[in-house]
Amino acid sequence: MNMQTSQTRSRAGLAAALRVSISRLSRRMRAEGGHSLSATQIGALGAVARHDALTPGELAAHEKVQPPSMTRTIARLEADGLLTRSPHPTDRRQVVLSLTAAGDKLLKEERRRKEAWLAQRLAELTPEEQSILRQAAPILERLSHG
Amino acid sequence: MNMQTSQTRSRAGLAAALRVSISRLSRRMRAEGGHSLSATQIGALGAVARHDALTPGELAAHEKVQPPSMTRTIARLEADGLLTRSPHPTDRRQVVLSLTAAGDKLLKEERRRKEAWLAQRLAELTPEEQSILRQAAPILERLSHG
DNA sequence: TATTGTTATACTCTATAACTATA
DNA sequence: TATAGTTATAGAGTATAACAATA
Repeated sequence: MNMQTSQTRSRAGLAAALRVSISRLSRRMRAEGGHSLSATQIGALGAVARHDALTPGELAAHEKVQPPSMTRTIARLEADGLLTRSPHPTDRRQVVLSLTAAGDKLLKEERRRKEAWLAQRLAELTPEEQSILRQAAPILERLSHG
Repeated sequence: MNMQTSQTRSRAGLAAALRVSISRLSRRMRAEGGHSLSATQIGALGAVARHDALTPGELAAHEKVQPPSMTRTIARLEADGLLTRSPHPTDRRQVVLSLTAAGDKLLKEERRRKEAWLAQRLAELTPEEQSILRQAAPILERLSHG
C-alpha cells in the first residue's frame, strides 16, 4: 500500500474520532451553560457582544435566520433588559443594537460556567495529556476558523 | 509565582481556548450535514441506531425530552420510512423501534458528509499538526465521555 | 393501582408574505 | 422604486395535563 493511501485512511479515521468527540463535548458544554436563555437568544446576544452596534438585518444575516425571526428574538431580549434598540445615526429606517450591562454579565456568566466545567475535566487529566491538549488547542482553533 | 498557580491559570486559559474551538467546529460540522432532517430527528434516529430495539419511553429518556414530544418525532420518522414501530414481544403496552434500511443509509450519509468536511480541513494541516491531533484525539474522547 | 404510550392544548422558534416608514 | 424593519400567519418542536390500554 502506498503512502498516500495510508495517510488518507488515517486521516479519515482521525476525522471520524474527532467528529464524535467534538460533537459530544459541545453538547455537554451547552448543557452546563445554565438555562436562563435559549440557544437562539444566547447566539444573538453573543453576536451583538462580538460586533457591537449591529443592526437587526446584520444580526439576522450573521445568525442565518430571516429578519422576522430576529425581530422576535430581539423583542424578547429587549424586554428582558439584555440589549437596547437605538436609532441609527444617519438612516432613520435602521436600528442599532447594543448590549446592556445585564446582557454582558449574563453572557460572561454563561461562558464562565462552561469553562469551569471544562477546566474541571482537564484537571482530571495527567500533566502529559494536558500538555498534548495545549499543543492541540491552536491547531483546533485554526481548524475551526478556516 | 508558585507552580500550582501557574498550572491553574494555564488550565483556565486552555479551557477557554478549547471551549471556543469546540463550539465553532461543532457548529460548522452541523452545517455540513445536509438538511434533509432536523437536529431532533437526526438525534432520535441516531439513538435508535446505537441502541437497537428501543421503546419510545427509553428513547425519550435518552434524548432528554418528554414522551409526548418523542411520540411526534417518531410519527414523523415512521411516516418518512426511516424507522418502524413493532409490537413488544412480551408487554403489549410497549412498542419497539428499529431503523429501516433507508434510515440507516441516511444516517451514514449524514456522518459521511461531516467527516468528509473535517477530513478536508485536516488535509490542509502539516504532518506535524496532524500528528499532534492524532495524539489529542483519544484524550478528547475521554474528556467527552467522563 | 401503576406504567406505557398517545391525544389535547399551549408556547417558542422558525419561515414566507404583506405592510409601513424611509431613502 | 428599493431597502430596513415589523406585523400577520402558519408549520415544527417542545411542554404539561388528561386519557386509553395493559400490567
